[in-house]
Formats: sequence, C-alpha cells, structure tokens
Amino acid sequence: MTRSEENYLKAIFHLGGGDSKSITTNAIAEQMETKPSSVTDMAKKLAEKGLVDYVRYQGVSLTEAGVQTALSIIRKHRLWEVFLVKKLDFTWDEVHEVAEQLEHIKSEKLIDKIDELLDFPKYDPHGDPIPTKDGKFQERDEKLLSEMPINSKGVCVGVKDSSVPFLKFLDKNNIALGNTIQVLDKEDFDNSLRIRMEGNEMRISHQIASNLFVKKNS
Amino acid sequence: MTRSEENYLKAIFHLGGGDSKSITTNAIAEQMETKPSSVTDMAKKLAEKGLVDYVRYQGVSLTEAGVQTALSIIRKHRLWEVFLVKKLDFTWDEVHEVAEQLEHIKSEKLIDKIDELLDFPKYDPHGDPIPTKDGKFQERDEKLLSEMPINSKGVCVGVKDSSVPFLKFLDKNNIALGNTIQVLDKEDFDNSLRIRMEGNEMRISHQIASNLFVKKNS
DNA sequence: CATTTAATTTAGACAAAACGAAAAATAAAT
DNA sequence: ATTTATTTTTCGTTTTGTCTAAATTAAATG
Repeated sequence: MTRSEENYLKAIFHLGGGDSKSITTNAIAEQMETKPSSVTDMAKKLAEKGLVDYVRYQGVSLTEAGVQTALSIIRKHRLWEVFLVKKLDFTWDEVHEVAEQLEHIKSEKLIDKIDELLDFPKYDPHGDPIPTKDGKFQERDEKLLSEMPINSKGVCVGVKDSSVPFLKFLDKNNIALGNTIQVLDKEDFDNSLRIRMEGNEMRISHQIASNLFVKKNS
Repeated sequence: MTRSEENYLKAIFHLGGGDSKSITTNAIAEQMETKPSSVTDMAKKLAEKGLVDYVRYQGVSLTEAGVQTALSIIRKHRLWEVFLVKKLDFTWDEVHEVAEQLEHIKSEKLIDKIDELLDFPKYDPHGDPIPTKDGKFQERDEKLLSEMPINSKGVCVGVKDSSVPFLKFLDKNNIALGNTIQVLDKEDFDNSLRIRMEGNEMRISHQIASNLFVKKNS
C-alpha cells in the first residue's frame, strides 16, 4: 500500500464513499487538490486491488476492504493528533499537517502503543471520533450549534471546519471543546446567535455556529 | 529533500564520507542494498544540490551542508529510537526499522519536543551518540572490548553491530549497556576472553568482544 | 608497457505518480 | 430530438528512482 493510495482511500472515505455511495472523480480531485485525470488513473489501480468499486463515468466507492484500510489510516491520523496535543503540547491548529505524515508510518505495534500511552482516547483534538482497532466507527449524537433551538443547552464537542484560521478564531474567543453552551436568542436578519458560554454571554455569527458541533443535554 | 536523498546522505555519512573521505559508489550501493548505477545517478543529483562533492570514477564525499543534513537525519533517527524504548516499551532490537520511517518526518517542532520529552538524551538505545540540534557530534572515548588489556575495568557503553540477532544474543546472556566489565584473561588460541560482568564470570568469543564498546575506567 | 581485470559510468528502459490536451461519454438545454 | 455544455477518460509526456547491459576508465599483473 503506497502513501498515495492511502491518501486516495482517505479522501474517498471523507467524501462519503464508505456508504457504497459513488464519488465522482472530480470531487476526489478537488478534495485532494489534484487533477481528475490523475484520479481516474488511481481509481483503476485501486479497483484492481479490490479496494474500490469503479464504474467508468459513474464514480468510485469503497469496498469493505477499502473502508477498513481508510479507517485504519484515519485511526492513526487521529491518535497521532492526540499524542501531539497531550504529550508534546502542540496546539489543535498545528497537529493536522504533522499527522498527515505520521499516519503513513507502518508499524502496528507503534500505533497500538501510542493508543495505550494516551489511555485509549475516543476523540481527537477537534472532537472527531477515533475508529477502534477493529475498524468500528463511533458515531455520536451531536448537532450543529446553528440547528439548536432557543433555550436549549449543550456542550461543545467538535468542529466541522478544522482549518487553522477557524481554530485560531475559536482560541481567541475562548471557545473550546467541553464548554457549556446555551442558546439565548436567534437573530432572523443574519441568523446570528446570542449564546451563553461558560457563564459569559456572547454573539456568534451563523458562519461560526454552523461549524460547531454540540451535544445536546438530554 | 526527498526521502531517497536523505537515505543516501545518511549512508555516505555512515561510511565515513563526512571526513572529506571519498566513498566509492560500490560501497554506497552495498550499504544501501541497491545498484552502483543508481548511486551514480544520485551522486550527480546530490552534487548538483551542493550536498556532496563528486568526481567521476573517484567517489563521493559530503560537503559541509551534506554533513549537516546527514546529522539532522541521524539525530532524528536516534531520538525516535530513544522515544520508542523509553516511552513505548520497545526493545532495542525492534526500534531500528520503525525509526527508519520516523526519521523522515518533516517538522522541526516535532523533533525538538520529542527531545524535550525525553529530557535531551545524549545516547540512543545502542549507545550511539545523538548529534545536537546545531549539528555537533559528541565523540566519546571508548574502545572495543576486544582491545582492552587484561585486568582493565570499564563499563559497557555501546554496540558496534546493532543487528537484531546480535542484540537478542546480548539480551539472552544478560549483557546490557551500563554493565561493569573486567577483563580477566585472554585466550591466545581463539582470542576469546574471560570477563567478569556485574560480578558474574563468563567467557566471551572474539566475535562478540569486537562488537562491544567499553568505556575504560580512568 | 601491454593486457587483463575490476570498478564505474552511460544509455536505454521501466514503474509509479502526476499533468495537460484532446477525445469520448454523459448530462443539460433548447 | 438534437445541440450544447459539462464531466470524465484516454493518451502522450514528465519526474523520480531504479535497473540491466554495454561501454569506459582505473588498477593490477605479468
């Protein structure tokens, strides 16, 4: 399994190709910042290896083997992210780039030991769930802050956009995972929200609210 | 700097090409388990980049820039080895293979933080010195056990051969770095030694003795 | 010093991964 | 239903790193 093949599988998974949904070569090319013609080449190769189903002009979806491979890479990526934050004091906006490299290290023992060292974390620094060793994906009951009704309460558990600028913005405004949130009011005009976060009242744009995952209090 | 280029620089350094000594393409090919013709190609490329001096039919030696690059890779390799042993309970015969991959991860912050996490170790699990961040190499006053005079005492500080079979042999015979050693007798016939190690008397073949580094007591 | 031997380089070819231009297939629009 | 537009693929080319076989250079030997 080459690095490039691994990156394609990961991209297809992130685009939803794990649910036997067909992903277009164009979509994959955009996600990976490459050209559609390159994707076609790789689609053939991965199909050859039994990792994707590929129908010309239709698109690509992951086979069961493809899903498992993708999950193992995502598992490694997220565990390394936790390691970087918890053990090496990286900030959550610094980890992605390095984890993109570390996820390709080939050693089952290494990643199992990292998992153990971190005490088997369930979520990465951005709140994304870490697949288990046997390829199970922990889905979570969460919704976007922008979709919470007025007066509902919850806890901030993840970010949808994990780009560096967004993460830095959250830091600057003391918005962190684990914070309690109550929706106080919604502004019809621009869909902005007034919320109470950890006791402090603040105003949140729709842009922000639609990129924060919240676990609603039961 | 590609992975392949880094591996060539490392190999040349290990063959002594850091002391402006010319290393033949054949020697490099053997060290890297590749073909001399491939080495020639890479020699040209590295010369182009100013990392080696290359004269046709003469061989290759590292430039100052080449030495610094090689040292930074060796530094990473050895720090990762310490990490694997100290933090993840790898044995000293398991670390090399994984460190060969980890040494190519590109992040200055990462390796500095690993260094810090390990409390700035000076030696790797095989007793090899770890170059400093500014590319200084800590030479050490040590000699091979096979060259120690009778009755001299010392401490075992490193291995010359760090192959898996040799390391496993040492484990099996309770020979570990840090152990005290006294040479009791030398057998002229086969150059084997009688030694006292941590109180226990034992016999050591020349083959073994010439692969163990000892720091002589002053 | 000529010749053989060994080491080294050159040249041509290949595989992986990528790209751009152009052809082909599909989808959309009229 | 036919044209138009868009998407996707094909094909030829490039780059990186490697290899084999042939040619060249250096070393060694008589």
